[in-house]
Amino acid sequence: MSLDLASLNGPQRDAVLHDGSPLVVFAGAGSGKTRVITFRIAHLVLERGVPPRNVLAVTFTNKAASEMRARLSSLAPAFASRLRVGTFHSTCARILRQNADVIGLKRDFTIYDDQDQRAMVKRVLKDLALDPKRVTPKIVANRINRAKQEVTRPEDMPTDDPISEIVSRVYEAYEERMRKAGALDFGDLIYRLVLALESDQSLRESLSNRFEHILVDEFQDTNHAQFRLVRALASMHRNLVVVGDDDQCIYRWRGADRRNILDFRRAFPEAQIIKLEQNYRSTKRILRSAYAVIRRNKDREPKELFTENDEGGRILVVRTEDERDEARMVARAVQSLQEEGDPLSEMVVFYRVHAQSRVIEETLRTANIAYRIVGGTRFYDRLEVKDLLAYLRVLHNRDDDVSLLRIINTPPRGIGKTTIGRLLELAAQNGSGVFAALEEASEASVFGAAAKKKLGAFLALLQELARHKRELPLSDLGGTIADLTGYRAMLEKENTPESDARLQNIAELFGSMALFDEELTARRKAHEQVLAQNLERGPLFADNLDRDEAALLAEGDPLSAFLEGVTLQEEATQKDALTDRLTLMTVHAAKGLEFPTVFVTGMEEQMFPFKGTDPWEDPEELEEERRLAYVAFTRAEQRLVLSYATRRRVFGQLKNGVPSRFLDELPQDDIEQLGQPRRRAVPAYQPDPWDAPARPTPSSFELVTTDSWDVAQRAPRKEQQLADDAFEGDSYVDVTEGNDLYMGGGIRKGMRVRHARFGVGKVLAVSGGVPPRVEVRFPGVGDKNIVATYLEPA
DNA sequence: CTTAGTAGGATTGAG
DNA sequence: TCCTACTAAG
Repeated sequence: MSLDLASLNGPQRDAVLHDGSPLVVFAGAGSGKTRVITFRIAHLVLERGVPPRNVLAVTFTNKAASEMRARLSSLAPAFASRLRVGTFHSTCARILRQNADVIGLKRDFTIYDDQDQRAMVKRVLKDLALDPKRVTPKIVANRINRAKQEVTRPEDMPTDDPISEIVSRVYEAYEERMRKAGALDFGDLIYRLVLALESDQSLRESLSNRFEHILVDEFQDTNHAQFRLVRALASMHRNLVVVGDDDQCIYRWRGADRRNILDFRRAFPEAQIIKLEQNYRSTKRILRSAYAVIRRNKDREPKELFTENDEGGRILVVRTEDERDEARMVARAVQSLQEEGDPLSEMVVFYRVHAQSRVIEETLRTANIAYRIVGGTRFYDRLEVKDLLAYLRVLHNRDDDVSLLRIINTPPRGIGKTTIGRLLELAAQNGSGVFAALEEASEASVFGAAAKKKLGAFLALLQELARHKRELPLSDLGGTIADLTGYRAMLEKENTPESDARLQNIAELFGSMALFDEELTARRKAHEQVLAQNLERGPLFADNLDRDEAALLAEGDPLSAFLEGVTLQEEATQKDALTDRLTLMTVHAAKGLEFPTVFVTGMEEQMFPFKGTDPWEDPEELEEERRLAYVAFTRAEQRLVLSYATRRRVFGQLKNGVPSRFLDELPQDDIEQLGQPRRRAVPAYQPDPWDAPARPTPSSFELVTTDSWDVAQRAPRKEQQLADDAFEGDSYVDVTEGNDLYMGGGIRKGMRVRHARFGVGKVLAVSGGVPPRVEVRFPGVGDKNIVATYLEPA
């Protein structure tokens, strides 16, 4: 059982064999990144005798983790199951549970997803009697998440402006509520462990001592908290290998910080760097085109992919009339490739935003082309699935208030707003959870007889379910809950196509519970066998197994194991690999994938690079769009088709489209244009925006004066007119530094606001966007309304 | 307490 | 345009 290192190229082999210092591997698209990671791990355990349980490999997605596990079990079958391979979140959840008492957490904490978190924030806002109009739950939740990404505690939050001040108070109260509910949000999983590791030396030593080797995949997407986590876990052995590609960092908006990989040596000065630049995926033309786009980014680690693959065919750049025409073009192209014998599974259609998918879907349906969409609403986010899971979660952790409140009147059982409000008050008075308040309800004078009866019945229902939970196997529990609570009956009675789909979804949920139960039982059995064998083989072998696994299998009840998996795992077990289908997805969803034929639609200015209602230009954002385009192009193996539409409906309005600047950047020899190339009346963008001078002052913001989407060809829109009139030649307005209304909040219709030049006015309308675009009437400015994006509340 | 109606908002989305 | 999330009437 030895590894075939000869199948690796030089740098790949260097990375696999590297020893003695931290290592950064810059792994370009299609350069064999996963191969390097898995070979390295296999090498560590097979050749260097590192105990598998002392190797930690961290990924971002479950998919990446299971792929890695699969490859490891063929490379090192005997060890694979004991290797620690997992996502950041699952790895942290596991460590937090195992060390719950030391860290000061409940061992059976519940994990709240974003929706649960939002609900909790909402409740806190209510508790603190804050106007949810002024500071929306969304803003606060975002700020809390950002704080946790940066490892900032509530007491360390800034309070310099009114909004920050409110946020810091809500954050603090939120943390307290979460503690009481025995719940952690996703951010907590990383953040709490970082706090614990950094403050508790003995915990840090014992954990970092255990992880002799640590490997992190997609390191360019780590946020600050994740960086600190990895640093702490590697503090003892410093055998840290991080793999990634700064050119493929497309999650800046989610906290990803490319500096983590670019400046890795700042934290680990002794680190070595290896670059994997040979690409095994794409044709030369595709690589040249992708490079032509990415090379214009400043501030990237210099590197260029090369390949021994063929030159390949030219990249097609197709002009279409509008989004329907574009969709038809794609459908026709797909069909003709199909006629040439290409299966649909070898083609993919990318778009920048989900909204583009609808028209494409419609067209594919009329053309009778089978397709599947990747992404969109996730199984465990579905209403009915969340409802039933909430029952399970309450049974597992009665303090889980968010889940309890979700099901207290679902299906409707006559417990309405007022009753729930009183129940919450009672809980607040007692400083207890909602469940405890429920138990006391029969004694409380605030409730009328009817309310008491209904609450009592609900409590009795929960108690009955708790009994079933103890007695029934997991496989039967779901169905029982759906029946006893009347949930199934509710859906059956509804009897609409939607309710049918919901019934199907809950059936699927029960199926996955049964499957989970089965697998757990099988694993337990297998584990017991190993245990018995090892005992027979003598004391030397008694310890030869994974203690964590052992603990989980011995003590964990199936329900808690299931719930953990569910919250941390997006996809349910649903696969229909049987029909050959065309794949549709956003470019973001495409990272890590490859297809022989790739269509990238919507290659227009404003679409790709995307530009929302945001009035200002952030050069960082353009760079991220460039990386996104780079990711899209480098998915293609053989054929790349780029299309743009000269007109497109956006939010119901027809807009004229200008070909994306990315198209202009492609090497002319490598592309072939189809359709009339459009004569451009107005240069719609800076020819060289990356060289454009910086904005006048960093703290100034542009007013929404123009809709730069093809200004010349349309009569100015109303608001544009207004703004033009009001400002002639004065397109900037200064804003107090640090006045952070930007996350969208603050300004609402009817509010009084102050403008640096026009004084105090009243908000007449707020139309979307971040920051929001507002129309204001200033008494001092005559009859005109002013459209602006940045104002101080008066 | 449910249902219909409407205002408001609108990238990208792992765990 | 289309979807969600809250408010007023059944």
